Amino acid sequence: MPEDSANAAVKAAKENAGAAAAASRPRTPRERARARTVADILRLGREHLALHGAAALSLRAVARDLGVVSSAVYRYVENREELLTLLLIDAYNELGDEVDAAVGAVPEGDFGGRFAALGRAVRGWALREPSRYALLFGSPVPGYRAPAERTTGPGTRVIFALMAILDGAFRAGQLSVEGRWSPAIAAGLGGDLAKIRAEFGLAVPDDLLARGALAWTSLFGAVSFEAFGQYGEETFTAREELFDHHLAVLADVAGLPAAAAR
Amino acid sequence: MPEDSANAAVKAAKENAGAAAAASRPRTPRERARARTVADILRLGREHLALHGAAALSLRAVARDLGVVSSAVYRYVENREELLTLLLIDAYNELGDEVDAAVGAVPEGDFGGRFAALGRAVRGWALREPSRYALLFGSPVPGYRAPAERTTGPGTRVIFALMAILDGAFRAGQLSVEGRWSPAIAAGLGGDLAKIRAEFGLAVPDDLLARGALAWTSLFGAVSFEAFGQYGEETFTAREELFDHHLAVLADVAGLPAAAAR
DNA sequence: AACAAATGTGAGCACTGCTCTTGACTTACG
DNA sequence: CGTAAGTCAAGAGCAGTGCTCACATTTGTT
Repeated sequence: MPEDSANAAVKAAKENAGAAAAASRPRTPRERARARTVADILRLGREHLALHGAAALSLRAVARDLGVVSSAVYRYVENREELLTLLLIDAYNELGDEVDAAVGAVPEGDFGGRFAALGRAVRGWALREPSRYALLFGSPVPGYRAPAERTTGPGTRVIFALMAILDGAFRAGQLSVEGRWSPAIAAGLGGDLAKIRAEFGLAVPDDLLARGALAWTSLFGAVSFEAFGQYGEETFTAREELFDHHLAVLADVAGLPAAAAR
Repeated sequence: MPEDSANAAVKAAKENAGAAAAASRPRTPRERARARTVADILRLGREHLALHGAAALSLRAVARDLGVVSSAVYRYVENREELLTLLLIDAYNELGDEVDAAVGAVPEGDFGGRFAALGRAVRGWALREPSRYALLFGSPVPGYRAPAERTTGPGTRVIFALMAILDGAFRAGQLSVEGRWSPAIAAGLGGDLAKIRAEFGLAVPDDLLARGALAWTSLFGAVSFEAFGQYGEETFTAREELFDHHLAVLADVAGLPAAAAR
């Protein structure tokens, strides 16, 4: 039954990818070769993704580049969806790494600076990798549904980082919209916010939490507009300045103090 | 030479579609039949688009539904791109119509209310037509480049409506962020804003114009998050309340007075 | 009626994802 | 050491895609 063995192999590979660092290094030369091939497929897939976009990602093309017949890659990757999922996780993690690094490079107490660093990291990665950004935050790929159990982890790293900044600022007494007008929080929304606060052990009150959510979606709105070419060709030429302005206003909206410096 | 005639026909159809209302109604029964067929193709295309997404839009499937052999539709539509363009314009106009209607239903002087109506109209349409919204504001369809000369017109209706609201409010002395902190406008950005102000005959000063741009991208950021399923399944259940909250904060960010009522 | 324009047909090319059989090879165990 | 299990690449094949082309048919006009 070549089916079963093949499936088993694919599953093993999946678990390896999932456990990643934690898993033991492949022992037998066979497993080593297999791991190398899977890594090659991922690398080529990343290239194709970056060049032609997610919807145009073709297993056959990857196979050609790998110098192998198309059906052979099915030994390593269950199907096109599986490859997309692997690339999705890969991209989420790369973005997460860059955001974490950027945030970590700013002093812990400079919450405004950390927020700006997060925003700029997201934008920088998005503009450098528009196709992969599109896979994460653009229109859903038709016929593809990301498996939540594998993608929510890496997929929530940015919002986690943002929440950490806001919560840290609040606990340090540096997050406030005191004296400013704010809309009332409706009952249902209040419930959602309470659940979020409990789940992640946050101290931030409703109003500021809702504003944080706005800053979050607004950040990605601004980045998406730029990455997806919604600004047209000529409307805005000083896009970095525009983004920095937006970022500063958003920090203020969220209740953060201005960044220490740039 | 069936080529030439076919191309000529397609071109004629294009011009008809372009001139739309201005063009005279098709006179000969042949032209009537042709117009009907093109309209049918568009209707079926709209359905397929809504059901399966832009990247999965198939001319062959449309031909099947039309009860005709696949190559026949090329008599009416140059190629898949052309159909996508037609659907793009169609969607832009439907969204524009709904936004205009929603905004027009609010008293002219209630600028906050008009802004809220615009936002809710965009969200409503996006949630009702996620695939078509994705075509307009999601990741670019791979290998497809919208022809600017045909799409910028309908594609800018929403931002035009928004600018009209903000400019009207400013001229009425109801747009201000007086007394609030605002980031400085960098030189390049100032140039862009000046160009925009001149081109559209706006009175809104730099700071407020930049804030308007932020409100614009933020609005679509919030809508996209919801339409593209970025919130996950459970994080936010009271999404309309969340959106209304965001909209209220955004209006405040833009310098608008609170809406008169709902 | 004759002609030409417009329209529909079906075959065909090159591509896609994916399945399945076949043959070869590597590894591990008795 | 030899055999059996496990692994893997190849290639044919199916169903689908966009698109072109030669041909046939319908339609409107002269």
